[in-house]
Amino acid sequence: MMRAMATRKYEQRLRADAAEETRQRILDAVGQRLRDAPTEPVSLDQVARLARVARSTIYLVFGSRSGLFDAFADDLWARSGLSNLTEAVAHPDIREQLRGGIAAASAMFAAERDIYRVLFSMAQLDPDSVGGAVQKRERVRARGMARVGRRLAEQDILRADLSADDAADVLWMLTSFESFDLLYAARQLSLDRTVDLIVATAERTLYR
Amino acid sequence: MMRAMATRKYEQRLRADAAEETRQRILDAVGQRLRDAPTEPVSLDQVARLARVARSTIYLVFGSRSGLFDAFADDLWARSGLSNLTEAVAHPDIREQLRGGIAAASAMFAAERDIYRVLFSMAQLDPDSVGGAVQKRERVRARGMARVGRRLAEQDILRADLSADDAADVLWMLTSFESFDLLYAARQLSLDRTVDLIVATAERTLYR
DNA sequence: TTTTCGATAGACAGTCTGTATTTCAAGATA
DNA sequence: TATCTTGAAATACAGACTGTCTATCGAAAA
Repeated sequence: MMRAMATRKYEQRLRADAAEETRQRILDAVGQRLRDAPTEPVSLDQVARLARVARSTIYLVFGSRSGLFDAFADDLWARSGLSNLTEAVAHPDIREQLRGGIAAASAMFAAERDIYRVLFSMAQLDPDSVGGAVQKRERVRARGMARVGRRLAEQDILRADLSADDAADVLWMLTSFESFDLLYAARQLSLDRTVDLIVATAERTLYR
Repeated sequence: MMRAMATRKYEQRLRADAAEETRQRILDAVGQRLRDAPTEPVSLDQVARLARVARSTIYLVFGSRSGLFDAFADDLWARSGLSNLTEAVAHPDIREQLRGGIAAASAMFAAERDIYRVLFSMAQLDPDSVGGAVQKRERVRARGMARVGRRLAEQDILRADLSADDAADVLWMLTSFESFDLLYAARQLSLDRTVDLIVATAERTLYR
């Protein structure tokens, strides 16, 4: 019974707002669930109950489980101080840029350590399970480290026996969440101490 | 109908051998499965089929899923060059010990990178899921790094502004599987290059 | 009043895990 | 040879979770 009906235009201000709020409530529920028991697998049923939403709504809004985690990771990054990081990286002095970048990233990780831990581990185990959000961020980081390496070489800060690529490799390792976590969580160092050690390691290894 | 029956003694040579072989076949199946598709979750059903064994047999032999992975991790470590590592660490010169240890561990990781990746990620996500084998190994590593840090301090190799504990922290970070993997897998460096970079980073950061 | 659409509710097939329980078959013993 | 022992198979079952789909509600927009 197809009928050619002139479809009305819909502005849907209030409804779109409500939808956005639902979406955010689900993302918050994921965070809450992850914070409560980082070590236990997250079931969409739990998330739905926490967000006071039907499980089917999650599929409706995010399409899939991985879509949900993808959106969650993006949201987390945006909220937890991505701006601090980009600000730090804007510093004119490349040495300060490196120091500040490591400090900003570490503070960001520290604020939600358990959650980042889960996200990165999930991404390692199965990249698709977080939908690519982690890889996307890591690609940005890779470009950033290449840039820093180049700058250090250009400005003759780098040791003579190191190329810009070498520097990028070392920085890639040292500025990872993993390096942060090995000191901050596994070794229980304070945030400041963690940052100091990573920065010191980078500078002594790379600077002439 | 309890009957006090004199229980016979059983030598069971052949049968015990067969059991040991079954056990090993299951462990091999885990490895094979992991190598085939490191990114997909491992179901005991798949493992059982690969080992040509009933799924219930896995529970019979290993008690639980985590018991299986625990045994697998132990077995893997024992096979994949743990001896090389302990040999390297026996060198009289502490500097050679560090170099050799990093080289041996890296070679070990490289030989079965995908499997170690899964094991470490699983352990991060939920320590119980691998039954403690990873933690056990990591505790050994922690003691090792503390020892190296102490030696370096005693022999006055360490920079003046670093304590033995500081050195242990840095070494903990640099000798981790994660550091290895960030260079070897993520950055696609060769094994030699990976070892060189890690060793160089350690020496430049720690040595006076 | 009538559309439209975000969200609910429920059902369903499929995959996994753990835990029994029963039975088989072959090695060990007398 | 007859009998005991035990590793392993076979099977069943409850419970958790995923992804998909369909029917329906209810409130905002026209």
